[in-house]
Amino acid sequence: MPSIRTRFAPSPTGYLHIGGARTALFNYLFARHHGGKFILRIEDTDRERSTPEAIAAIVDSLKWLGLEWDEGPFYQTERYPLYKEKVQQLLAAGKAYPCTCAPEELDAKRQAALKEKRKPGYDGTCRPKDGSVPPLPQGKPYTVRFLSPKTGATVVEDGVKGNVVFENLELDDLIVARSDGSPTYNFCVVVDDLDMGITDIIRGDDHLSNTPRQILLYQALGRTPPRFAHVPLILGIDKARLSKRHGATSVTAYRDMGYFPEALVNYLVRLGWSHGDQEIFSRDELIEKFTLENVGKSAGVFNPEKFLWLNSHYMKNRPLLQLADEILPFIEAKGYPRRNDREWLAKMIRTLTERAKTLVELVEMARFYLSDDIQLEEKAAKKFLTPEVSKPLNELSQKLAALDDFTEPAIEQTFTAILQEKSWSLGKLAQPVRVALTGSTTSPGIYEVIAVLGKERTVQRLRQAVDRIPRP
RNA sequence: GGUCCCAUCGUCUAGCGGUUAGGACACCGGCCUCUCACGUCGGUAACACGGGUUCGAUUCCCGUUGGGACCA
Repeated sequence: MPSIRTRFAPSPTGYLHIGGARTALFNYLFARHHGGKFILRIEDTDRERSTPEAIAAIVDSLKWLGLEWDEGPFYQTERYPLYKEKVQQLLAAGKAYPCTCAPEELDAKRQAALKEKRKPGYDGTCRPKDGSVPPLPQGKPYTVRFLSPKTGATVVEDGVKGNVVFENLELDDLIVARSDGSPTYNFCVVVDDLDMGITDIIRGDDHLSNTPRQILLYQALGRTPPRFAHVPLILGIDKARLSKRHGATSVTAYRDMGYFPEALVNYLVRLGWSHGDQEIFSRDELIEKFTLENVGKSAGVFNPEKFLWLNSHYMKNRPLLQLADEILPFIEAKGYPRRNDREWLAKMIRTLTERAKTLVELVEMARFYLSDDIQLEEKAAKKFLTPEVSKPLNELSQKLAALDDFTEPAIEQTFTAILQEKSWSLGKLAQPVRVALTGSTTSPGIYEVIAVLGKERTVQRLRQAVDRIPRP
């Protein structure tokens, strides 16, 4: 058995959609699972809509997700000679024929058919009879049509959907090359997949109805079709195909929102595939466990909450120094002063990873660490910065200022001493301190906040807070 | 409109003839607690409908309904 070859073949007309990302992922995992090759092919024959920016975005997204391809990227626009050759081959073999019907004629016929509620398919005006090979029209524009069989049925033996039967009568003679000689989508796909030795085509089930035509083309070219597997689409909350109006759909958008590639991969793979009750998968586990048999048949709704949960899981388990590096662009985006101290950033991040679910959120929560321009929330200040706490806060700031060993245990001891003296519960002092240091009533544990802020900044903020407490 | 696909908690799903229908997210409550989280314990919640097949259907078959895709 030849080794497995799969491919991902996006059209570069926009950013990589998460549906496309999942298709790429399935192809990647399938190839890796079988020790085969994963190939990237850019289907850029639509020159009007294909852009270099889109190609770059797709390539970047795949790399960011860690879906490294083994061959390519190949570009269809560089392969026109091959398509032309194959069109000639079909023509010569009488498997395709020239069609001189004018587009306006065809359109009129289509309209008429629709009006009479008949099928709008090609009526076969130029279709040769009895297996003859008609000559090419001279000096007249023509398209090349595939001579599709009118009897029998074509069955797609699909790895996900099972056997799907199409009556050949339903399939009309599709155009293989336009009048300017350019090949059409369904034809290029077949020629390329053949030429690249693709053994397994895994793609969205929006391509299922194209598949019988493609199988017929494989046969006309004298070749055995590859195996097919059509995976269900990803839907939005309203069960319609996921699109921009459902919110962010591009891989880059999620990257910029502070999601991790591992989380996106994990989320996407579980949308349509499962392995018992397991929710969290490492890359190696996915490669080991991924099979088409466990891909579901029904479309799934993209659920942002679950994705967020997965992201928070990866946040909690991520090496702190790695996070310290990854967070830099997000800090910059917020306009905070640049921090180059990785160790300090790591300490700061440690206090936030179990609270923030994305990198963006983490930076938002880190505001009081990253900037000294802290605004005290009005309500919080009013409630907690009262004359009653003025003296204890002062005492705390003095004791902390005198502390040599500025660590969490030492800071805790400092608190305890003051609390015992006044017979206060921790909350009574912690909340005012929290407001003084962070401006808000919610934050990481107060000792960690102090330890991360450091002596100087802590003492300064405590003093500022005491100063704004109204005199009784 | 034609062809094709699909159907288990709100959502992702397990289930591959006999289960108290399991897990996860979300939601609700308890515990933990310096706040917020995390964690932990518990709870609400599903086999679309109708026919068959079978001793027995969530599971197999056929319809209906609903959703989706493709073609125009």
